[in-house]
Amino acid sequence: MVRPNEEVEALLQEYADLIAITGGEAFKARAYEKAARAIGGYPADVSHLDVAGLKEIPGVGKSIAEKVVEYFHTGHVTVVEERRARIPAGVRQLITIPTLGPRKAMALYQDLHISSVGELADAVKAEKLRDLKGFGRKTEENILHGIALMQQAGGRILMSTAMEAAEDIVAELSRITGCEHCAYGGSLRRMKETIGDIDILVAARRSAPFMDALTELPSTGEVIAHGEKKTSIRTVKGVQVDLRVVRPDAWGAGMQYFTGSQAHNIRTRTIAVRLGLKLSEYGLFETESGKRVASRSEDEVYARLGLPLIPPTLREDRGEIEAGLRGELPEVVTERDIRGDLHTHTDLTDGLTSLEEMVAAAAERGYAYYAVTDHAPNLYMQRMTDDKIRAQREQVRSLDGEHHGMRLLHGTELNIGPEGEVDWPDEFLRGFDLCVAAVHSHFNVGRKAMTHRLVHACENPHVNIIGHPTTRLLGKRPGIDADLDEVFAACARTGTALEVNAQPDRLDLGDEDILLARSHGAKFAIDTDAHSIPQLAFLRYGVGTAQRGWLTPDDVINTWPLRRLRRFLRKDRAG
DNA sequence: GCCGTTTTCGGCCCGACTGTTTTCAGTCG
Repeated sequence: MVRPNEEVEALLQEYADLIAITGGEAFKARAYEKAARAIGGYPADVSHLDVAGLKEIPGVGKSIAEKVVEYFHTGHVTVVEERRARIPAGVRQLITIPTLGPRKAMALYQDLHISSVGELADAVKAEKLRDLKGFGRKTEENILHGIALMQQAGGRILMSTAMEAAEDIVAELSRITGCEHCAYGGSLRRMKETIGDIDILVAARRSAPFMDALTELPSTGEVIAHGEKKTSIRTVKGVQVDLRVVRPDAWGAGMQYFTGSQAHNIRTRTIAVRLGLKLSEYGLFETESGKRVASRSEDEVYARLGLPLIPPTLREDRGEIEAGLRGELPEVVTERDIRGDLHTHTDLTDGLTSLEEMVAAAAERGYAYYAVTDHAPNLYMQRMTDDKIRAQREQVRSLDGEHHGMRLLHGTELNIGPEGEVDWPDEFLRGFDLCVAAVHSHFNVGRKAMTHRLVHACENPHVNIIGHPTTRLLGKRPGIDADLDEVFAACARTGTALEVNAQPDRLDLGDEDILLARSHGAKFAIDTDAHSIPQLAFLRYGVGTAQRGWLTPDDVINTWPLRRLRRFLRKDRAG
């Protein structure tokens, strides 16, 4: 993530909301929304760009480019200030309430002078909305319900949480007679780090049995909508699940549509329009005759649009359409490409499982190699000593090759101290096959010191992988403040890989940081940081995140044969 | 406001559901 880009994204999104609330200029609002997304996801820092540079970003034209420049020059944008003066901030807050959009928010403000969520709740209770056109008893209920939801949950859940729920529901629905296909789509299929709601698609001739089944699952807490084509529920845990049922011959078009992203679909539909076609969840049709030309599989739909099958994890309108049209779509890394895990723990430090058991479980996964990297002494609570790690090394050597010929690497997870120093001196580090190094404390040393700290760690000839590089915890702790361009460049220069940590609450680096790091020529390691056997399976979340960062097997050191990996791990050290 | 192999104007993805209407607007994804 690039902070200035996020600021601009928020600003443009706010302006789009304000335009939508004041009404009339729907396409203008949409243009600002699109530009906000484009800048938020742009890998380079936009605060360094001039108008010409900004206009290179798709969706950003002269007018928006000038506003961005004005923002970085003066700290504000005049037209945004003007809109803010007309619409109190609380009115914009209203549209975050589910079922309440810009039109209703404006009606509430104009007719009843409501400008905060609290005032709205009071007005509903005082029955003041009754006389408003377009508002009825049910609308009142929905508003109060929406406010309650907003206050308790506040939004998105981890990918892993959604995955477990989705796989359960898919298994249930797949058992129903007449089910030809059933799968999850949406942001979960795209493997976004957090998920707003779960989208499930079924292919069947009759929809009712599936719609009914969803509303009757034990995990279903509340039914939001129950129709012939679509049913929405909220689970007892508060996760919204949308189910759509399509005819079996529309399965591909349905999956294409419900996988998204919205931005990606806008692009595919626009391409369809240019070809004289119309794309919907029911298929690809000739506009003139209405004749269906593709729908059965995603392959077929994309092919008819002149595109290869685009992996779901790339469907974000971040260049995948253009790459596809040019035939230059990357062969993204898959779980099958991973030959070994390079960051794992045992019960010698804070893992839950013994070395023997972890190694046996890793071998079961079919790995060619596997690294054990317990914590080093400076993470004091783990009580590591020189003797303990030497004893572990002996144990690792004795198990090497004992399971299906899987090779073992003995490593450690070092702590990167406030100055970038690590736990052991060079001569001791020389005894390890590889070293992961990570920040575990002193998160607030300041941007400059944090940057220097990470660069210094990269320059250590024994540090091979920077573990969970931003140390973020999703929903709990933001990433560290450092000049990531400088850090990633240092990784590329020194032959230090960046980790894609697969722990579901980390996913660190995240997709956007991966894109940035890749542009610097850095290499990556997709690791689970497993502290138990089940956590070895977190790998898929790391692989999904790596795919979202457009990584190919060549970018990822733990897809390489052991010989090539060992050469990389030597960095530029003599011998 | 953005964009361009229908190119400087006139388009802009498209459909489902709900609630309030009595044929449709608003919201959502």
